[in-house]
Amino acid sequence: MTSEQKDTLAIRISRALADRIISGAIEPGTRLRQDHVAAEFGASHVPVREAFQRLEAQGLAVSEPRRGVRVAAFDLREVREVAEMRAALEVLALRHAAPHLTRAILEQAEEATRAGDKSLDVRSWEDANRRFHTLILAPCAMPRLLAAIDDLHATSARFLFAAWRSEWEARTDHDHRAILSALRAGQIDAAAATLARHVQWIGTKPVRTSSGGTREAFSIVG
Amino acid sequence: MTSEQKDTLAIRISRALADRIISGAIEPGTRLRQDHVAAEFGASHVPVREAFQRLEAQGLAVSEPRRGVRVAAFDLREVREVAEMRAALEVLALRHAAPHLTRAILEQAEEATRAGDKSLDVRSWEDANRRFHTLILAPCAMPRLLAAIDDLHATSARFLFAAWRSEWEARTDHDHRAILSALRAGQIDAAAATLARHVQWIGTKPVRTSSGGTREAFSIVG
DNA sequence: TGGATGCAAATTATCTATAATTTATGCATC
DNA sequence: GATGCATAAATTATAGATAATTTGCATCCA
Repeated sequence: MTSEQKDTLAIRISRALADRIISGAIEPGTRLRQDHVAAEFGASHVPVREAFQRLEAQGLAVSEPRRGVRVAAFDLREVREVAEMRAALEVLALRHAAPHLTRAILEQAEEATRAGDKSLDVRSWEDANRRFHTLILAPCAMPRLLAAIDDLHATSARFLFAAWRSEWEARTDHDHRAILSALRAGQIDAAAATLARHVQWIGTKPVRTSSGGTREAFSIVG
Repeated sequence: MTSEQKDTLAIRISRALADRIISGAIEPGTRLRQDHVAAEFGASHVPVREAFQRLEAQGLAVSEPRRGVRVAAFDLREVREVAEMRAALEVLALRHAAPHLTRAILEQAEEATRAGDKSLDVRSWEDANRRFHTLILAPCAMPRLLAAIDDLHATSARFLFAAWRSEWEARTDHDHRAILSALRAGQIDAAAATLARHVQWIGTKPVRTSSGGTREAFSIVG
């Protein structure tokens, strides 16, 4: 029982690599050499190549024909691009999900928000954050839309982990709560507007640390 | 000089298959058997598998592990989903492209519209239509956004070709012209609103043929 | 007789191993 | 110091082996 034997090797390898890329364990620009990866996973290079294709489709890797594949670099411009795409698509998803949101789902989303506020590290905050967004959007029942949002979320998460390497200060997520209360009150437009602003903030505002200095990092609360 | 020797075999195969799927030459649900495709292209099955991965990422094929890959089926619900995603993303692209639109670009877009109006078959209409959208959106210079729109456009085109198999009647594209004149007048909001409505129409309205009967097809003017 | 169950064969996908191009690198030479 | 050839490394493609799934057929039970 390695890990979900039903999945194909390529899928498992791509998941493992995606996790490393997102968490920042592999630096942007690093070459992914198929032989090395193949050796590490005890496989041959064919499933590795297929894993690379998947990563490229997710925007986590870029490949130049005959010159190999590298971990995708991402600058602030791309982060902003992804943030705007997320805002547009998440608003669309929310509008379709809203009619199907139950009191139980909103309660779970509130619980996810509380979990995020109590998080002591970036990783668990990101888990809770993702859970929140997934909970309120999934009921739209638009699989392609949700898959697209998921890929964009991965890139946002890369930026998040890169900016907050080790330090992390707990915070209270006012946006999430505002979205939830708007939804409870049936104010879809208000909820959508807050969600859009919330997500678009990513990568826009320089942020101050408790020590008072301005970090070269940016506000990330998506 | 076969066809761009610089591209990899997998890429060429995936392009050829994508074209067939979009044009409807291969029916939805058809199994894509790697050995057959490999034999046809005179290649082995490994590049074929990589081509399949690409098609899956574009949403043109679906694969079940260990059970092969089939041409993706698409129902009206997915067409509507794609239309709404396109509307959201194209509006975003247009807002960023607008400041960079030159008189020359708008003239080219007008030319593309004229070409569409004069088209005698679906295929050339779709070519012109795609050219129009690409022209006014590309200046946004957001590569990831443009790539996403392109994939969505492919699914729209599938639906277009499926609905209008052989028959095609010339039409005048009023929406395209309205968008252009709004852009010329600097009315970005109006242009964006028209674009959104224009794209969202896909798959919503039953349409009457000149013979008077109601087709079971739908309005497609995206 | 109709239908379900189980076994065997064939088909198909997946993976490994090997060969052939292509790109990068280092050294010698001009 | 620059150019060109030779060598090395890595990617791309092929062929063969393995494993899983489907299909056809026979058998057994109702």
